Amino acid sequence: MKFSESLKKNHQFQFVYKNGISYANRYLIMYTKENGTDRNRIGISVSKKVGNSVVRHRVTRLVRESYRLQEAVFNSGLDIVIVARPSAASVGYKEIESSLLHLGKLHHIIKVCS
RNA sequence: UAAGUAAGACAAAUGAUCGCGGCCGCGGGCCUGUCCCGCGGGUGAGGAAAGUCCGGGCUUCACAGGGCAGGAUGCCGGAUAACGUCCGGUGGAGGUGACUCCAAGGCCAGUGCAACAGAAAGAUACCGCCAGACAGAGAAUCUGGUAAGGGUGGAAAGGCAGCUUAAGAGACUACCGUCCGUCCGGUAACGGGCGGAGCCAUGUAAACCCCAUCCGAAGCAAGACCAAAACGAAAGCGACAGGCUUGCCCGGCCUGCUUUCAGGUGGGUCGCUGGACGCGGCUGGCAACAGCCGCGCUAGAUAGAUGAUCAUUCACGACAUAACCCGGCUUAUCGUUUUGCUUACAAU
Repeated sequence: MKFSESLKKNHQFQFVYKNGISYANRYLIMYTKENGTDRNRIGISVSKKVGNSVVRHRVTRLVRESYRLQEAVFNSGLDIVIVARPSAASVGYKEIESSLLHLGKLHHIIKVCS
């Protein structure tokens, strides 16, 4: 991804959980925290409650693809953690993408289009 | 044609755009690293990748030899690196059949358990039958004989028929079964023949146990290497910086800098995929499998790569995502399809 890297270590996730702010909707939960750089770092978490390995991989890919295609509209300099909820297992790409943009608006991190 | 049975094969397809992990090539960048960026090519999950139930390779540790404990397996022969797997047999069970299924050693080594029912469960007479006390006969009572019949039970002491008998009973006889001996066939499990014993005694070993065979432990987060840091050791360096030891000097100690060694955290590299490999053919073998020849190279990530959108077609897409690698087992699964065989029906 052009403007972003991924969160890798558990302590990075824990830092965002403790210090960030969160909003949730039906399918996803989003935590954000400014990281002091000019790039975004994104982490996706899908627990075993969501489903088996195949389902978890599919949800992860849908969230990553949604973010990749909508990357340009997000503000920079943020650590973002997206947690999938169990209801996300049964929906398609369109629902995940609209859900992601909805959470972005709640966080006020969507760039205002001129 | 229908139903069945056995052994396999496949696991939606095609195109376009965007995107991701390895690999190769080219170009560019600078901090010249086997780094970063771009472009192109090629490649990228399964039949079970799953459960982690067995077995082996590999790695580290341990190890003179033997025994005990513990665990696993359990008809016979073979295959194999090995197995609890596979193949071929034997015995038993099911099916008209093709075929399928089987924890299939030992309760005369010892110990334990067997509810309820039933008269009685290592023994037994409740009903019944018969004889006697018993008389002309019957009933009742008592004594004795009896396991043919009844009833209970998973199981009642070989089965069935006959002979005998007061009534009965392997007490006796034939056949079948069992056990023992012997002969023949078979590598063996076992099968068959002949002769003998009237058959002294339940079930359970997926109860403890006995017998035979096998088993060192932990696992790729194994392990090997490179190495910031922190904590250390040694040597050297100012004609001598600071502090302590004294009032001063020498000497000693601590701090400083450099080098070497040790150390092994953050991190990195390897292990990491060419292998008991796949496909085809020939040879040996009933087969599992083995040998030889030819061709092929087919993921290697490290928070973890296969997705999204659009279009077309159809049977409208199940179960399920490698994580060191193999051989099996078990379980899940929308469906499509091939071949052999069996039974029934029809036609010739």
